[in-house]
Amino acid sequence: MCRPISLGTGGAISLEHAILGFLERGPVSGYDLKTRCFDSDLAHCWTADQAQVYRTLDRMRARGLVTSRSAASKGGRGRPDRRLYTITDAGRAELAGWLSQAAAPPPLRDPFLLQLFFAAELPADRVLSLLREERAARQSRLDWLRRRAEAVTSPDREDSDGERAPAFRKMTVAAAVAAARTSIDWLDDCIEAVHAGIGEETG
Amino acid sequence: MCRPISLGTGGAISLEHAILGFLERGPVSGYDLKTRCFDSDLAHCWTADQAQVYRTLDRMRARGLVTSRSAASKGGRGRPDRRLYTITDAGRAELAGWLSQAAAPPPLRDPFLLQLFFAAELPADRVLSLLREERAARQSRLDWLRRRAEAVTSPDREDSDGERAPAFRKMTVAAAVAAARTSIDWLDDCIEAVHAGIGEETG
DNA sequence: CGTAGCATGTAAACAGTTACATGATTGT
DNA sequence: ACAATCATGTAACTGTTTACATGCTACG
Repeated sequence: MCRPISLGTGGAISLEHAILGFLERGPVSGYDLKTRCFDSDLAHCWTADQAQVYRTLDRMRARGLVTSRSAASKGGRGRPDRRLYTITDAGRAELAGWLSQAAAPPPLRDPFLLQLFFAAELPADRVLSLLREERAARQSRLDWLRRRAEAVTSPDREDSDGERAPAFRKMTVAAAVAAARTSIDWLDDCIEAVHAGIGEETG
Repeated sequence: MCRPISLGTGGAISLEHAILGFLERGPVSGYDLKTRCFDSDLAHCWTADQAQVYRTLDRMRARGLVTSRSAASKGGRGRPDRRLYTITDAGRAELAGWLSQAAAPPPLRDPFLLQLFFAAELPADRVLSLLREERAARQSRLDWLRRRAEAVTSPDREDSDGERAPAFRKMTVAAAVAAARTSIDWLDDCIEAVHAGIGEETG
């Protein structure tokens, strides 16, 4: 059996560490964290709500992991002030500690597998529809991931990170691409199997 | 009414539907749901806490999806009474509706990918350790999944479900096995790449 | 016999995380 | 009105801990 992963706070602490990881390269506002970092760079690894980002930043400030200061708006003058968040030494220490120790495996929770698990209640043609819809969804996700892979590979991404950071980021996209491809292949196998009569009543 | 789009942490409504799916074949107690259904049959698709099962059953009873009655313990002698939960017509309707419509894709949230995304902060040998530890964890999960696959394939699983239910359950295990294998292959690629010097300083 | 431990079965309290909606502010 | 930016409010789900009730079993 898979050992029960008992960790109280789940993987949710990851959100704080993701923020610390971005702040490590310089001060960022909450808005930019959400729109630039989470919605684009990190979208294939982790998603975060906007409200969640602000509340987490607040909590981190209270714990001394970051500091904040007001600054003029970026999109030109006149926009409301924003708060720029800066990582502290304590934040850097927290980030380093999290980075260097193995993370707990994520909980297994796949709604589509769950649905398929009980799919015997459905007629075979309905199961086929579900499988095809799921295949289309995963295909479009794969397309999106491939665009992200190109974006990561393009050379106009100077971040003063040297060669190392882009290499690791490419790896994470590669993982997502490989997983998506595998699941599409698996869906093709399922579609074929149901076609071959597995989903039919056996009398 | 039940919104068809993703809720909360990626379809937690799925838990109710999983319970309905098991209840569809006859009354079950909360304890058996947890120990027999979730901890073994469904462990590769979905996990559920024991307290969560009871809370959800209570909520479902309040909504009329299930009824409950007291019954003598299963060991026959002496064991305390348990509550047997039975699916209602409303529950069957809810299950059928959920089964027949496509599910929302789960949110992307992988703590290990997140860690690797920021791994440029670490020395290469530490990254290698992390990759190897993760590989070992996923390998043991793959071993566990293969044992589950054998258990599903063994012929002594008569459930009066005919041929269809076992076929679909095999598919779900196959998906988990394929995903685990893919991620292990990907980790091997990463380990090789870091070995080849990607993780070294380029200065 | 007593009692301590243990397994079964259920339940509630509490804290952490996420999602979605809404509001407030400021300047074009 | 609209967009950028920040903030709050609410609800849901998840997991952990603790508690309770019952009866079996083992040990002295």
